[in-house]
Amino acid sequence: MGQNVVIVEDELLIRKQLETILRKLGYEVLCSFQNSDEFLDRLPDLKPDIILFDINIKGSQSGIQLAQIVRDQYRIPFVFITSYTDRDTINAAKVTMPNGYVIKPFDEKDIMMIMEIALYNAASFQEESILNKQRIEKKLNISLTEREYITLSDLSQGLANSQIAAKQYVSINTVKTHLRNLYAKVGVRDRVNLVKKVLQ
Amino acid sequence: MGQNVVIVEDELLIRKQLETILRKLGYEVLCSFQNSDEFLDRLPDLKPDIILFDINIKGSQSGIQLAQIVRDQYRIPFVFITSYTDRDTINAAKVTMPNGYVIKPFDEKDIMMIMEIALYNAASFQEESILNKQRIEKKLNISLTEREYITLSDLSQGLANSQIAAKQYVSINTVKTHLRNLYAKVGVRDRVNLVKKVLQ
DNA sequence: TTGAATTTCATCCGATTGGATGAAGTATCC
DNA sequence: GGATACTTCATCCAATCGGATGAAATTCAA
Repeated sequence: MGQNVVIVEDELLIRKQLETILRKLGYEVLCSFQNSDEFLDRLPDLKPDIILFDINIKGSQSGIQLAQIVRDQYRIPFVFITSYTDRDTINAAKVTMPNGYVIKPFDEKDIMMIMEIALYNAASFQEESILNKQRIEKKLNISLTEREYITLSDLSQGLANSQIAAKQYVSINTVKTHLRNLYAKVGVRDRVNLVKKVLQ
Repeated sequence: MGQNVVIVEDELLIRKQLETILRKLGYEVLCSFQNSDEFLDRLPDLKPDIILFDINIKGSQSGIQLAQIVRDQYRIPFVFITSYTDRDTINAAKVTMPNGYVIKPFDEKDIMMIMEIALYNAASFQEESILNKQRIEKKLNISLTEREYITLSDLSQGLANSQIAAKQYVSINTVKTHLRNLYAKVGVRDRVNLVKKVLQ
């Protein structure tokens, strides 16, 4: 039942402090990283339930950029680490990241509560808008390819074809093909009826 | 700057305790209710920034139902109040309510943090509350009409003209006119540059 | 290595988009 | 009453959208 955690934080002292607290709270710290590039390399292998990372992390990506990658490509909930006094950064994080949370000074109870909330949110978020592949396949009695599933997920979030294409780094034509195949598999004529069927 | 709060809690002792803590934290407690019906009657008049309510509130609606009404019809962020030991209720709340949070035993710091998080979330969900009319007028050194402000708010949430029109119950032409006037006032050519200027 | 499944992209077309222009109806204040 | 600002709507147009069709490139199991 212990959740797997990954930490991205360049200050050694804080990193060690976090590890200690998290282990004490029953979380399993899979790995700690000192910069964003290393983290992005290893992330596909590690499959953390939640990520804590410094919003001012060093590396080729800013903390916000990193958060967007984690959110959009990996869909792993995360928590920002930042100092209490760093109000500008906190505000930037708030605006940019609806699902990221800010930890203030380290207190076991705070950390646990914030992480619980992040995990709650992620769970209910996935419940609502991130579709479960197996469940859909079973419900509609079809089999989805990986790309079709992702395209369907993006579509059911209300994204336009061009937005889906940008998000997946493919051309708009590719998206249209996946949609066409989805229409055929599900037996609908257009995107609206597809989403209707998927969402019951 | 103090946020307006409404409390729905049937136990007098807890209610008073909450009021004291919240006032101490700088929140303004607009009103306290003992049951859900009374609360629903008065809610349209009061315009709280956030609502705290007991998940086991008495009345014709259950706490979860009440939360759904608050979320879907009034779009006001809220926080659940429940006892630490009430694990089943907490779990039910988690599943049902993506934006509701659970307060355990009362500790000033906990309450403040949870409420801040709830408000953050609400803010990033309903970006309207982030887009403050006066602030924009001052920043861009222009004066906005009511309709222009609402249109700008909707636009900055990424809505299409047709969606804005549907939301405001006007024709798409009306929306276009407001946008045209906004472009002229702000001195931009199109919607993208408008939003860029507004969001810095 | 052959073949099927998957992923990718181009082209065509009717419908819709955002934006430009013009203008009518409605308040509101001198 | 008239001037002013605000809100509403219609029409035109180039650009883009979603969808239909066809077809390469890639992956992968038989």
